[in-house]
Amino acid sequence: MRREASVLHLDLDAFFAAVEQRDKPSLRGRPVVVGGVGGRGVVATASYEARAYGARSAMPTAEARRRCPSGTAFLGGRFGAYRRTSDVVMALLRELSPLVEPVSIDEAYLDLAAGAGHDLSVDGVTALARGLKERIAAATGGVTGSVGIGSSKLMAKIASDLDKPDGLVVVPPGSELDVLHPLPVTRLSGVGPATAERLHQVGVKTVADLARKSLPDLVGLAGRAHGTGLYQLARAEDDRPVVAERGAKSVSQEETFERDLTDLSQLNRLIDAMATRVGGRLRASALSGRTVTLKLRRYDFTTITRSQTLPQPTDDARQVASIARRLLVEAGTGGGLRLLGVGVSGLSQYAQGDLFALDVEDAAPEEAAQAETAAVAEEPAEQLPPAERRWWPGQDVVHDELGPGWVWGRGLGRVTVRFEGPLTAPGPVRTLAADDPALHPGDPPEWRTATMGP
DNA sequence: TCTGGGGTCCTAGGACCC
DNA sequence: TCTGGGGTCCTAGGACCC
Repeated sequence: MRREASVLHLDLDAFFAAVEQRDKPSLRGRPVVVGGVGGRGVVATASYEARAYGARSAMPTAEARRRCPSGTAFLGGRFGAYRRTSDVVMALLRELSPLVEPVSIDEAYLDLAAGAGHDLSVDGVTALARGLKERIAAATGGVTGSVGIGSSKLMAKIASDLDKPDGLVVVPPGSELDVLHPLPVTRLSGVGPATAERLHQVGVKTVADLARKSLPDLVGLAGRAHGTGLYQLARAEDDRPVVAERGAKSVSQEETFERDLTDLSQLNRLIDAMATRVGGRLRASALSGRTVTLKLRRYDFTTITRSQTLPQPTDDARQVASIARRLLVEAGTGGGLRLLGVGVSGLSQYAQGDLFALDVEDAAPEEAAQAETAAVAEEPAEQLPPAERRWWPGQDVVHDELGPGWVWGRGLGRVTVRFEGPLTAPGPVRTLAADDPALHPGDPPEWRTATMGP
């Protein structure tokens, strides 16, 4: 814990949904749910309008469909668009301090003490945060963020959560416990359902309750590391530094199928496709790893992993695939698999001799891999003819005559497209043949106006 | 039409080594 | 001729986060 409130936490509000509403004017002010749109999908982000109906992150999309009114937009994610917007925000943070720790695509810590010449008084950081929020909204086309500032990561994160959306909370140094103790323990990062249940069993509901527990009690309850962490957090003791670069520890790819799979040859092809993508990502980051892990989730949702560690690190898709295939045979497919995953961990910088292999073998297999996994993951063919499979809700498209737009829905051999963009008024809807040769997948639209410069 | 995908960290037991 | 004891690596699983 520092003497000044110099740790800032930024959390972009309902980020995926906010980007969708920016790029799709007809969705502004309306409920939007982004996530898996298939039968086994879950919600990644619900807009605040959708939350009013009870849609929540991690909820099965089917449940969100039951809760939300017709007219709610259910969209698959456009991660390229989110990444571009996130990059703009992270760049704004780096203007304030070189010490920026991205936690995820929509969240970051910032160490203001590492920046040049900031006034770290409460008034000073409040003004700084106001300016930051304005610049974020302007640069992203209206995406808002909630900012918390405090004397530690713990307090900054707690603070950003106190006034969402579009909030700004500074916890003055010295008042940490006043803020922390009344909160439910579940607000502490690291207290999930299992820990919360165990804490409730011993009468701990608030952080103040937690602070009354002894260290041995908490270690007995939550294990050595976690128990010690809880003991300290309850006292606002937190010296975790803001760390700019954290190297990846593992690279993995997994997929839940629309229907459980049992066919070994089909599963082997999926393993090959996933290994190709994992290998490609390793090589793109100049990484290789020694441990290959196969992950399975069975029809009854039981999840197991099987792994093997090699004497030398690898980034070779064929080697990863052959190990994963063998692990699959050993584990068995009994009863059917709903998920398969392939991962590589134990990473080290620098792969052996692959700079040459990269160009020659990669581009094509990567696309083949995507096509392979997509085809299997899709809805049953009888529900979705091949021409419709090209399109998914939310997708950016462009029509030779009608211009850019996005996919609202598909079915019965047709695709419904709304022709609008971030800088237009809400646009018209057209229903087209799913195999219309004038309709093509498009790029994420540009939200910045030309006058704003590069 | 129950339960995504990409990660991180921790624990615990057995093998192995000195 | 029941008994060491750390330390490290590997494997598997679980909790948690966004």
